[in-house]
Amino acid sequence: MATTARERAPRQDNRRQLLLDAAAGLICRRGFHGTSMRDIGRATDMLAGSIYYHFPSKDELLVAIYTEGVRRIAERVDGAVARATDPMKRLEAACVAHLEMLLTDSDYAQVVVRVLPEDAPAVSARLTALRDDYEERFRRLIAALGLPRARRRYARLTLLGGLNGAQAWYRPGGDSPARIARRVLECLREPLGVAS
Amino acid sequence: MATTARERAPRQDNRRQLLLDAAAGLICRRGFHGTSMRDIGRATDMLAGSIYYHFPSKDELLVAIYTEGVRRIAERVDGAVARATDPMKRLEAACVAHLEMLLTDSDYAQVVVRVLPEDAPAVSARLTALRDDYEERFRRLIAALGLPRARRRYARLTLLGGLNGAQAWYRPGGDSPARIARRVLECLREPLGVAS
DNA sequence: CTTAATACCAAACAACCGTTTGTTTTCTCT
DNA sequence: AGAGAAAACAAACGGTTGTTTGGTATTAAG
Repeated sequence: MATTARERAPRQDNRRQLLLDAAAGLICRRGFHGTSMRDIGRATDMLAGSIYYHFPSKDELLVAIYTEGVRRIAERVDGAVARATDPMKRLEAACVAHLEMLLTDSDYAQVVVRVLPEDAPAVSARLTALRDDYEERFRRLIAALGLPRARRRYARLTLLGGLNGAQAWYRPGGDSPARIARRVLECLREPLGVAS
Repeated sequence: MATTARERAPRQDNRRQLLLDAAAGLICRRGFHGTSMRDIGRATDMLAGSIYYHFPSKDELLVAIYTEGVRRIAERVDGAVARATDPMKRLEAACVAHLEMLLTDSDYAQVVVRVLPEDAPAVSARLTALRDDYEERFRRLIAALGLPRARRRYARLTLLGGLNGAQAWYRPGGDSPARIARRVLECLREPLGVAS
């Protein structure tokens, strides 16, 4: 039946992507509540109301950014991990990829770490699920190290806490994200309290 | 000169402290932008406008909470540290005190960690200075461990990142704050990657 | 008892919020 | 070229925001 319900192709200059980019850029710097729909409109030469053609609400826009953020950082981390076989090398590759995305390469990834799910109560459960999905990778990478079960959980939480904490103090002039990642991981590998 | 400029004693039932407590409680749970002056008013049985008798602006109210938060957590940490002499025991005491305040004992301390200085641009420099003031304690505690200079900085940042990250996942039912603190610190003491 | 500062209330302010509505332009497909 | 969907505009909606203003009990000091 060629007669029924043919889909019409969307236009070429679709601005949905531009919208997402601009929103991610603003939200990762000023926070979710610190960014208004009119701010996003101004950054894309649109009116605030026009955004609602692409997204049903501000909360759903955030979900879209979160989803894309997790997709991008996960893709990069997976690619980096696949290039190594030694469990520790794989974890290191993951840390480097994670922090490069988080500090310089992706506003989307920054949103995922900076914006707390509680900031959008109506969709907080979905945001949390997306986060968990991503962190699962680190759970597996750490499990492969062969640590005793009891230590794995805290190793993961401390590592991710240490890495993500860099978002608060990182400034472009100093150590590179890759170097920071390796140094944080080093903190968990070289025992504290031993002089030299 | 008893004639000039005698100070008048403030009234007894001063509600400034009640105001600070309520605001800290709300802001630590819903964030700075997520808490309105009317929310704070409702929690203290005042009108929003009345708050301006005690604080000149919402931003200055945040500064007051931050200041009090740093004062309280610093006091507790200093007290705990003073009871030990071994450098590592002193650091452990600091971590435990820090996390107890952050997770259960002080809404003020929670505000200091949760609310980013950028959330209130007009006073962000002062908020950052207050944070730095506090973290200086950890710089000194770690310096006393006798680590090589190059490693001290990242040891501090990783430790604080790991501890503060607990705010995102801590739930009252599980491990106690003190236990979490010791386990995070343990991650930096027992080398990763060694099986058993 | 008067005076004056304290500590609030009541009401409004202008600006901004996320969102909706009706209309118009722009593009794709036939 | 014409039809119709896609994607935008223009304008407003009701509500909330931080803040200001003017008035008013309360209370301590002279």
